Amino acid sequence: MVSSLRSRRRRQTARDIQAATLRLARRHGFDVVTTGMIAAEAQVSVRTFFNYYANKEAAAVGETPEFSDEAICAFVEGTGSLHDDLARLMRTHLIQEDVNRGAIHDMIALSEEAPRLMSLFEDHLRVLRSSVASILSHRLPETDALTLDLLSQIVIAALRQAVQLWAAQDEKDIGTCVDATLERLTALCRLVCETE
Amino acid sequence: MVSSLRSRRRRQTARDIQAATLRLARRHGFDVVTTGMIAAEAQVSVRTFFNYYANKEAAAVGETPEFSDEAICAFVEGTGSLHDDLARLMRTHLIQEDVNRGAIHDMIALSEEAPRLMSLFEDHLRVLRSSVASILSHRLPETDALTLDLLSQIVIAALRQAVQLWAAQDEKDIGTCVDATLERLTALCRLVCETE
DNA sequence: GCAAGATTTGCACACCCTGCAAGAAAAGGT
DNA sequence: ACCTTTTCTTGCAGGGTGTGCAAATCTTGC
Repeated sequence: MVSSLRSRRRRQTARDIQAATLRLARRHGFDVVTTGMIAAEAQVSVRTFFNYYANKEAAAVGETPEFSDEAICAFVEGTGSLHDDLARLMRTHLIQEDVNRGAIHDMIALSEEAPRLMSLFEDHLRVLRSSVASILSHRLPETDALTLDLLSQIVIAALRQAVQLWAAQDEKDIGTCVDATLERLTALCRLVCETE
Repeated sequence: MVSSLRSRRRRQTARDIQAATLRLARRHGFDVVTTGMIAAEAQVSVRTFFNYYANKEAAAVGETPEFSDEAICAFVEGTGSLHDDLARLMRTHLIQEDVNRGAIHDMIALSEEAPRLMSLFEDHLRVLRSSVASILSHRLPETDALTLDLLSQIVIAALRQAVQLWAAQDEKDIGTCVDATLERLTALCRLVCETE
């Protein structure tokens, strides 16, 4: 077996450190918190903290959840409309247990105070973007690379908006957020086409 | 007079430090370079370095060029198609002397080695995005905020692609890059509309 | 059990970044 | 030209950051 206990512990420690970071940041303010405080709160040594995250910003943002292999296959081999299959891809991604609504909510709230956090959140989205670009090139093999690059950015823009709405807890259901955002996106495309 | 000599010197020093940073990074690799090395190369003290930039990444990326007031007015009050007016906005922005093609080229090249640089470049684009969102809300007063948010992200995506193409020196003219990218964008919108 | 490999930890050390205060330089008024 | 105000530069002190290394501890596969 490929180290079940070990990998579970690793992920748990990563989550513990992230939770400790967000807890301290909520309590004292992000800038005041030091790696030493986080390590103490998470009950690990400072050195271990740095084995998990490169810095406290990364600890606040947490690990990057990637698309699952199943979700990718479902999209690439999907037969529905682009709109519907994208909606399904986003939904299945955001339902993953790795995507922690509370943590995202705290992180976005903190990023008002510490813009560096937003940068790291964007880094996560950039990782997802390269996934999306690769997936799209399989789904739309006829399309040239630069157009796919633009499309992948647009898809990630929609994902970002859906996540932000969802994390803000204005909408309880992630599916609703995804659908509403994609609806806005298609309306926008219609607008652009009409005004041309 | 509002300190002409002083502000010119300030901008010159900022540029000197950026140039020193990029020169050293090209020569030795970005990670190896320290703020002390940069300060020595730019012939200022380390403390002065930190008066200009928060860290070496920021020094490599340089200061954020914003849209000029004239360009903003021209767009808001523009009477042409959205496409054409956007193209003009991007062109006049990228023609500014603050936007240094060589520096952008070096910075993007270095960001292969140091992903943190790309984050800061994205930060610049995020600043521009909030400008774009505000400008668009004047141009399209009927549109709701979330749709404008999406649109501003799409506009910035196009700007990013145009800048990257231009900085890569595959295309000599920034206008050509902007036009080609916007053309791809409208084609994409048509594609989305048709497949719905 | 036991050997191989992974994880935690302390320690040392260089680097990062900031507050402070003194001194140099420029701006503006007289 | 002189003086005042404002801005910029610099050194220094000091705490926070992040990494290499090696020893100790724990898991895993056999």
